[in-house]
Amino acid sequence: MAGRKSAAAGGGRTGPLAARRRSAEPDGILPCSRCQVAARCLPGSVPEGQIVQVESMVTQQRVLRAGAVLFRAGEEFSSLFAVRSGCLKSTVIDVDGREHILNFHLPGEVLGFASIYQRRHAGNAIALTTSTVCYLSFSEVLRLSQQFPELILGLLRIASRSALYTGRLTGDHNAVVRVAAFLKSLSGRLRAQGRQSSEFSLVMSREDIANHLRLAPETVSRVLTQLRQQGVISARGKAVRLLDEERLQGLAGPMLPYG
Amino acid sequence: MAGRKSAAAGGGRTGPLAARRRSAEPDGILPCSRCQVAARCLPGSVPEGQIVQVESMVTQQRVLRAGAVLFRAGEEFSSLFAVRSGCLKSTVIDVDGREHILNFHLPGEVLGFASIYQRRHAGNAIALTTSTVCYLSFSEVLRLSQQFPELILGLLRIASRSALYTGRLTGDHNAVVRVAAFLKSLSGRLRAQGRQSSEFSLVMSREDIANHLRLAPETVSRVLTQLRQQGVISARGKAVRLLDEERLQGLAGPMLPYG
DNA sequence: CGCAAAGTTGAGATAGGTCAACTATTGTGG
DNA sequence: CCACAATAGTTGACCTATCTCAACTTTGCG
Repeated sequence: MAGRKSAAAGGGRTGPLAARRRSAEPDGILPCSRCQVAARCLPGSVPEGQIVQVESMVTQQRVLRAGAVLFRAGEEFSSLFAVRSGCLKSTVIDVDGREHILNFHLPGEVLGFASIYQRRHAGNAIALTTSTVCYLSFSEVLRLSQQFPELILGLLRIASRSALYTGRLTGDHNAVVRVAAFLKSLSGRLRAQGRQSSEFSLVMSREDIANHLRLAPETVSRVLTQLRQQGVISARGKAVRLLDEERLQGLAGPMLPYG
Repeated sequence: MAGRKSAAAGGGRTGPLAARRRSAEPDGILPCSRCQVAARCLPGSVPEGQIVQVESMVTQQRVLRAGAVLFRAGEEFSSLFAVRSGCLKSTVIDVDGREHILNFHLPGEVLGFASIYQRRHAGNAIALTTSTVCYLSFSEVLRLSQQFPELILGLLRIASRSALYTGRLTGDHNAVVRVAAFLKSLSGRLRAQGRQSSEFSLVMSREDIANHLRLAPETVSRVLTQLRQQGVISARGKAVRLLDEERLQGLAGPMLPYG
């Protein structure tokens, strides 16, 4: 269980970024209001008729290419981020300089909560594939929370869920259980977004998966091979298909929140 | 790393030591004036002059004896809890029925956040020693958040901190690092409350510590022994003294939030 | 096409778990 | 108040899941 270097975190290319626009903008300009952050990322947190107003928390939208850094440890925290497309990983940094991947973020999910406490980013967030994110101005989020009580609940629920997820995933489990639970979690989250959930692409590298699950990359490989041999999944490279979800469920233990 | 039963969560013994109660309050329920929750648990989150109003979120106050259950998994979630005195542990339940101790809660800390997501308790909370807790009506908390913007921030910060803590503590560390970090964390939190921080009592059992740190109780024992032999701490039973904080720091890695 | 990076597989090393015996606390009833 | 029972903690010996190191294969990219 002693550490391995696992630090490395994709280089910092800054992809071309979409226009930055202010909240109070004329009707014609849609880029940000089309984000539908409220509807997609905070379901049920905002009364129907007022979703549009809530979009004002979106200050900009940005496209990141694989490996691009959304934020770095130590930078000032001023926004949460909603993923519109693609996939990102968010990490916390361990003083040895090692980073631990707290979570992977799929479309419809919000990241950045771990940075609220210290008012600056506690880790890095990096795009794993070409991704689009909306910047949610945190001060605006707070201001809007005044108007829309349910927004507060929505935010707290997200924060609560991620705490719960982290607490459970890192639990007292062996490698097979962790990998199985991870696959289940991904599948469930894809389904929640209305996507194909039994066949998908593991955008993250084996090393990232290993880091997240606190395993050695070799162990992840071995477990995947084992699951494949048992006919539970089929996996060739990044492509994964869940063949026997029943059994995967059994291996993973109960469904976790988050997926 | 395979699991061990570790289920046991100190049953809800209601021992006969009820004798010494200050005023005749049935069920240990006390009047809730002067909890000073805002000042103690949410420092800086509420403007000076309005602290009193915020106290309205405290619906009751209750004394729990060691082993008493504050809430159980599955129960409806309607309050957060602020610890006034004593110490509690809060857990999440793993479908095998095993529970994982997410955290220990010292005076001045708030627990219950992990239950927000599912609107019912995801685990148990149990007093480790005689403790006093304030019930913070969650609906009232939400209502007050409308009035006091900074309260929202305070809540989100607490939620953020605990996510961060969990993410880091369960990290890629060996047994010595985990135990050292745990002791450091406790010490720091005691100091934050203005208490003796280099000499304190480990109210929780070795088994609880082990569960929290994802180690076997025997391993915790061995590590404590090792630290004692190296002169880093002195530990006899529950009494612990930090002899060489410098070195403990070195073993533990950097200071964690929460600690 | 060929190199670099990512992934797989094998063999051996080890941290920490398990089982078990023993000791120290704590609580209990006579 | 003491002896004893029950519980909690410590220590030792051994075992196993996972890590480490290393060779090899596949994939991706210029």
